[in-house]
Amino acid sequence: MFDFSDADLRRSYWHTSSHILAHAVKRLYSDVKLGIGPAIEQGFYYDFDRNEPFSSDELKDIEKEMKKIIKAKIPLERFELDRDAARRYMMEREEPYKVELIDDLPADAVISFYRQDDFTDLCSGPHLEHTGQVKAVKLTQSAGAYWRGSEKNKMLQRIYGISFPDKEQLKDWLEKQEEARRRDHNKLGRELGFFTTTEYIGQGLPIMLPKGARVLQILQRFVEDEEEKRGYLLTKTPLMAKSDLYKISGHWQHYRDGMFIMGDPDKADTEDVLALRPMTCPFQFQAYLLKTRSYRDLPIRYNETSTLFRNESSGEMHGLIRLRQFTISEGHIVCTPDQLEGEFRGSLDLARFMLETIGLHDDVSYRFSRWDPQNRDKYIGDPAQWDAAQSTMQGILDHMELEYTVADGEAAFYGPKLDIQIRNVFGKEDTLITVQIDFQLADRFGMTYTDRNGEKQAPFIIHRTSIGCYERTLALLIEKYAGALPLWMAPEQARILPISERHLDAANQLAQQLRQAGLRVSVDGRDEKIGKKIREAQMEKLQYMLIIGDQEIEAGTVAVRSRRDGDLGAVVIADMIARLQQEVATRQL
RNA sequence: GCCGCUGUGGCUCAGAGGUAGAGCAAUUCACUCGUAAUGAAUAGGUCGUGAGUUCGAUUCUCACCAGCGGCUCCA
Repeated sequence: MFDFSDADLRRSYWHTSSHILAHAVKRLYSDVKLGIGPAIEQGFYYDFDRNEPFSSDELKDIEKEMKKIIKAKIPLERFELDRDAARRYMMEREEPYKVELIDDLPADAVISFYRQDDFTDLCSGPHLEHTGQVKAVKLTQSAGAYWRGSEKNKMLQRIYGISFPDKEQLKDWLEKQEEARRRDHNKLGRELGFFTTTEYIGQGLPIMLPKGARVLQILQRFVEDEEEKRGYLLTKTPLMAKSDLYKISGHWQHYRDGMFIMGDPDKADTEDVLALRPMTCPFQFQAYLLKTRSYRDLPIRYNETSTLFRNESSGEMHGLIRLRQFTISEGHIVCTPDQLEGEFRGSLDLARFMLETIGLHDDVSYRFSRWDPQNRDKYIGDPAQWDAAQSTMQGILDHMELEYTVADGEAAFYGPKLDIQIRNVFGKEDTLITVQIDFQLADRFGMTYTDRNGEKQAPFIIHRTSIGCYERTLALLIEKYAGALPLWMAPEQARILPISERHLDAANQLAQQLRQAGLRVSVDGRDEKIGKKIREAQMEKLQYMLIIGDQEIEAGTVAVRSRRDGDLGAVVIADMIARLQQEVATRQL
């Protein structure tokens, strides 16, 4: 039996599964060319060069063929060839992509192959002993994918699959996928009325409905208040600017494809061309530049609830995760070199506090995003500056006992980042929060401060967000809580349910009382049975239902029902108000 | 932007080359109800948009728009 909790074993299990997939495809469609077929976090895939995409019927046929290969318990044999022999071997088999891979292997690489019956693949392994060890297998989808991940290359046909040592585990996995679909913010968020989209407005441009807009307001107030406590100065800067601004910042050269430009960008040198802002940094820098600054003024911490516009390409938008217009808790700290580490820690501490308060901190991971020296065009500045900034950041991180991964090529165009990553309900990772060190834009904008010797110095700048992009954060919250947001964030905190129409007046009075106490409540005054009102409130993920009928009016109480714990019995109104207020004030999760 | 799938009343979904149905929701009426769906009646759709094929298209073809899953890119 297999210990599937062992990541290495899982990897070879899925890797062998991908060989079985390729074997089956080769048997059924001998003219396809092999790409690559690795194990991934959840399962495996294999890329094939074929003119036609694989239809879902074809996937079923392939799955059947895989089962035959599994049943035959074919052993996997490893063998090695030297470079020339390996190359000839794949040339003879007419596998141009494999030849390309062999050519790109480092000079000292051991070139190994795995053979199962008439199918052989270039592969470093390791693998299972024989194909019969793969038990339950399912092909989940087919999709296009560029060869070697570059859009300049041909698009191959990728088949994704999953496999397990027994059918039960496969069934469990499929059920978990089903549960994930139910929590998917893009479905649940629409169903619950947090947001919608319409084709008249366009892709990536959601309408925040009253419930969603309320949550964003709650979060925004929370963030702005907390930042004020931490010494931030709130700005409100324009949503657009002339190209002149972006030319200084480098956006015009390095970010133009991501910007909405009004007018003809080619005329930007001779006339005013405005563009919507993709970032707030250059705008807040203008505020800094208003007057000469002393080291005594620093650090200056600007924050802004900032609407941004990025022209994402059409296939990129997704729910509230990837948008063309979004709102970010964006801020920039201008500081002296010796303040840098403290300010960096402060930014991270704020982000961590936000994540803990909304209950997402246990779900995030940290990523140190560096530049890609092979791709200089993407960045401003020279290698020496990048090395300096990255080692500065490295040094700070090393002092912090922070667990993080390193990702080369993920830096911003102006500097390295510490990204706080989170996975959505389907396991797909996105950046929720980012803290960046920028050593270039201050210079470009001529931002300086006067040091104690009266000399002009270049400050450091930290670009940071505290709670991230509000829409994206809301998406993650909806998924985390399956739509039932903790009371302090809930758009509707309690719903009052009168037993019958003659209790409506008392219900409205109670609602007034609760609103006076600062609680967000509504009354379900419809002429429906109590069971139905409860059912609907329950499905709308209301945390509290307050039921009021003859007994309660008589006694000055409400019958409380909690979404999670069911009927809690009668509670004196004043006590209930205090209890709700307490739960909100402590931001209980 | 690229590859694929999808698009029928507010929602979930049937259906078929001869201009459409079900359940829930809505509205009205009756019931005045005690912890997850009261009953009856009524109304509601140029079948995403545009063009083409056809005697005729919502059904076939193409383009576009939007949603979804990937790839590339990214908060």
